[in-house]
Order: sequence, then structure tokens, then C-alpha cells
Amino acid sequence: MTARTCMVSQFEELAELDDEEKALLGKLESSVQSYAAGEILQTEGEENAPFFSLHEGWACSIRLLPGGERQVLEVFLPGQIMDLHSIGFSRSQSELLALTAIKACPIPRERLEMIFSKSPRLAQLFFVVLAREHALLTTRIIDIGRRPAAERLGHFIIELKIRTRSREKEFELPLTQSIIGDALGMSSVHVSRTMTQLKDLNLISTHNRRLRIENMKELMHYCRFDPAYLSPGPT
Amino acid sequence: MTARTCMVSQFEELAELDDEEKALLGKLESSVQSYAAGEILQTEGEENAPFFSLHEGWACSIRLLPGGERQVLEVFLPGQIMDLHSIGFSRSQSELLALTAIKACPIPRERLEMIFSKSPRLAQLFFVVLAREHALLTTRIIDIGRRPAAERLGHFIIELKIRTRSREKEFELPLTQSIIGDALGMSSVHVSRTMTQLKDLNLISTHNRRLRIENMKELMHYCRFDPAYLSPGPT
DNA sequence: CGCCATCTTGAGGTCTATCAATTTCAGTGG
DNA sequence: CCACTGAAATTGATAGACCTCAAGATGGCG
Repeated sequence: MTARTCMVSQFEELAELDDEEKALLGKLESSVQSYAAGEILQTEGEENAPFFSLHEGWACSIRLLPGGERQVLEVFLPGQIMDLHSIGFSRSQSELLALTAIKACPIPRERLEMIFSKSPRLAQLFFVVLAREHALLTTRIIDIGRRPAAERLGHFIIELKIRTRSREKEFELPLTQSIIGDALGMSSVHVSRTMTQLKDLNLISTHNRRLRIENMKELMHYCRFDPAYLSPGPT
Repeated sequence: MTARTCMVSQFEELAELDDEEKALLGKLESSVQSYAAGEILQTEGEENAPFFSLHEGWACSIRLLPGGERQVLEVFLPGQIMDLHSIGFSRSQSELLALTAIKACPIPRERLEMIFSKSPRLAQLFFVVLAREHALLTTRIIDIGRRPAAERLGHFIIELKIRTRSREKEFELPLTQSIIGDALGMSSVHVSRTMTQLKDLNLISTHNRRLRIENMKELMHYCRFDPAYLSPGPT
């Protein structure tokens, strides 16, 4: 995936784009930057911070509590716009952390607002993108609020498997168990225990920062995954 | 609050509207309907369901799990558009439940999409509205994922106090403890215990479906509420 | 080969859920 | 005005899920 087509490709899954629209989107992603794993792209409460489109690698948004607790709000994969929802606020709502070495492109706020006035159709697509992130958040709320640890972790794994679009049983999972815990509202220790529990059931296995789903059907059944959420359907 | 100005008033908090924009919004809210408390406006997975703008009363969106567990995703107050985020999907993403007797106006999907093409500026405001709902969801994730019950309930109470815009210490809270529990990922029994715990600390009190915050400052301190989230700031 | 972060495993404790029995309360009809 | 009723809230007892602390194993990387 080349840098220029990064966001374009995400939007083309939603609708066909004409050349002008592609050009507008391309202009947003002019200066791709590299960040090292562990680097913080943006801190919480930053004034007038840019958005970032993620081109390569994994990142996440984080909110910190006064007591030092951490909550991972979203895990970002290439093609996503990070912190898009902060458009309604003057300050950034969360910290952005590079989980691997990444390539990302800062997008000044004004530039996005320009798109809104120039292309109503793109604006509507941005709306849909935001709505999909919204849907991911709601499934996370259900996971954390109402599902026991094993189901919670299973759902998370299935979600990532789908979102990575890997067609193999196996895919790269560059998340520490500490990050997974902070995403799912559990301790890293309990992530470890739950992980081995799923391994003992022969549902998954891990080698070398890669995760393998041994039996997707059984895994889905085990954690009561509702396949209805697999195909979101058109706008 | 008259029916016609319901959505308009919400938008006017974000930006000034000209007459044409007000007219466009007003046209959306043509047929206000009444629903009884406990009535279900929309079931999960419904095809091509309309949106609803809420004019009077309280409502919420709910997702049900196969085992019968319930998760309340959002609590809606007058002026809000319910289930706005389902715009990215062909099916409704959650059930809509009237918590009190309410007045609401169904808005066909096409009508909203019409607005997007007619008024880019209103589209942008809808975007901001969605982003704010997004922010409420993320605070909920942090509450459920990383805060103990007492803080969680305290944050919820403070959020409602702010959102109701009541300038008194006391405001109407027509939520059963069962609904509160399903919103905060805890059992109704534990909501009761936590509630009396806050009462024993003289932070709150309740009479007759009304909740009184005895000492907002102490309550905020007790549940480590970060005042930074009080003023979201302009776009 | 050795280092540092990550992961694993055990023991003990805390928080919250569940079950079940009352009590309170709002609403209804006599 | 009061008794009746069903829903909601309270309270106690018990169980289980998950957390914390701490020690040891693993594994990627220079």
C-alpha cells in the first residue's frame, strides 16, 4: 500500500470516488512521517492538535487516570484516521501512542474542514467512517460491561482478525498483554491467564508475536460471537 | 420547549443558524409522536429504520446479549437524535427504549441524507454532534473499564447533572437502578449498595425519583472527576 | 552471550455478582 | 381515605471472578 492511496483505499470500500475526490483526499496526506514504536504522537488535552492518518503499523489512543490507570480506547490499523472524533473539540481527547514503528501523516484541522465545504459527498463518507468507529466503541462497551474475561478476549481477537483482513488463520499481533488488558479493562496478568485458557481449549495459539486462530467456528461459538456484526452492510 | 425548536436549540449551542438552516432542520421534525414509558421504538437489527429526535422525556439505546444480559449504550435527553450513528449501516444497531412517557419524531433516513447535500454547514454540525456522542461513549468505557463502582456511579450522576442543565442541586432522575446498572456494567443490587454508600457520605440524597447532589465539589473530589471534561470548547 | 521487557505462575485478598427475603413506594380501585 | 398490588429498592449471606503482589521463566535483540 503506497502512502498516497492509504485513505483513498479506505473510502473506496464505502463508495466509488471520482478523480477530483481522490485528489482532495490525496492532498490531505502530503507529508508522511515516521515514528518509532513507543513514541507518543499526541498528548491528552493538546490544543489545536492535528489529526493523523495511519499508513503503516499499529497505534492506539489512550486515556490516563489520575491514579495512573490506563484505558486504551481504540486500536488503529493502517488506513484509519486517528482521533477523528476530536473534531468537535478544541483539545485532543486522548493520547496517541505508536505500538509499532509506524508511518503516519499529520493533517491540520483546517484542512479537514476545507474538505467538508468543498465536497459534501466526502463529508458524508467521513460521517460514515466516524459512525463505524462509533460501532466499534459500542461493541467494546458491551465486552467490558457485560462479558466475562474469556469471551471478552475472544471477541477482541476476532475483531482484530477481521479488521486486519488477513485471509490466513494466522496474523501478526504486535500488542503486549498489558495493552490488551488496558483495552479490555482487565489486568495484564489476567490477560495472560485467559490467553492460556483459550490455548488449552485449542482455540488459538501464538508463536513469535503472531496469533493463530485454530478453529474460528469453535472460537466464535465459545465466546458467543454474533456473526450479524460481521457484515455491516452498505450506507 | 416547543416541538419545532427541539433540534434547532441543540444546534444553536454549537453555532448560529440562519433562517434557511432552521427551516431545513424544522422540516425534519414534522410529525411528533407520543410513546408510553417502557415502549420499544425500535428493535435491534431492524432494516432501514428511521432516526428519532427526542423532544420530551428520557430514552436509551440498548443491546441485548444471547444470555439475556443487557447493556445500555446511551441515555438520551430531549434535543438529542437517537441512534444517529447507525447512519453508516443498513440495519439499526440497537434497541431504542422509552424510559418515561416521551415525545419523539421519526426521521426517515433519506431525509437526513438530503440535508447533507443541501447544507454542508449543517452536515458539519451533525458531524460535531456525533463526535460529542463519541466522547460520551469513551468516558463510559473508562468508567466501566477502569473505575470502581462508587466512582463509576458518581461520574454517571455528575454527567447527568450537567447534561440536564439543571441549575438546581436537585433534578429528576427517572432511571431505575436496574437501568443504571445496565448502563454502568454492574448489577442493580450493587447500584443500590453503592447509592447508599454515596448517601452515607452525605454526597447525594434522593426523594421521590429526584436526585440531589449535596456537595458537588466533594462528590467530584470523591470520584476523581476531571473538570477538564466540563467545557468541551468550540469547534 | 547477556539484558531487558514481557510473559507466566502461585498465593492471597478484594470487589462485585447472585440468590433470596424483606421493605418501600407509586399507583389503583374500592 | 385506606387497603391492595406489583414494581423497585434494600439488606444479608455466600460464591466467584478478577486483582495485586511477587518470584521466576521466556524470548527478542544488541
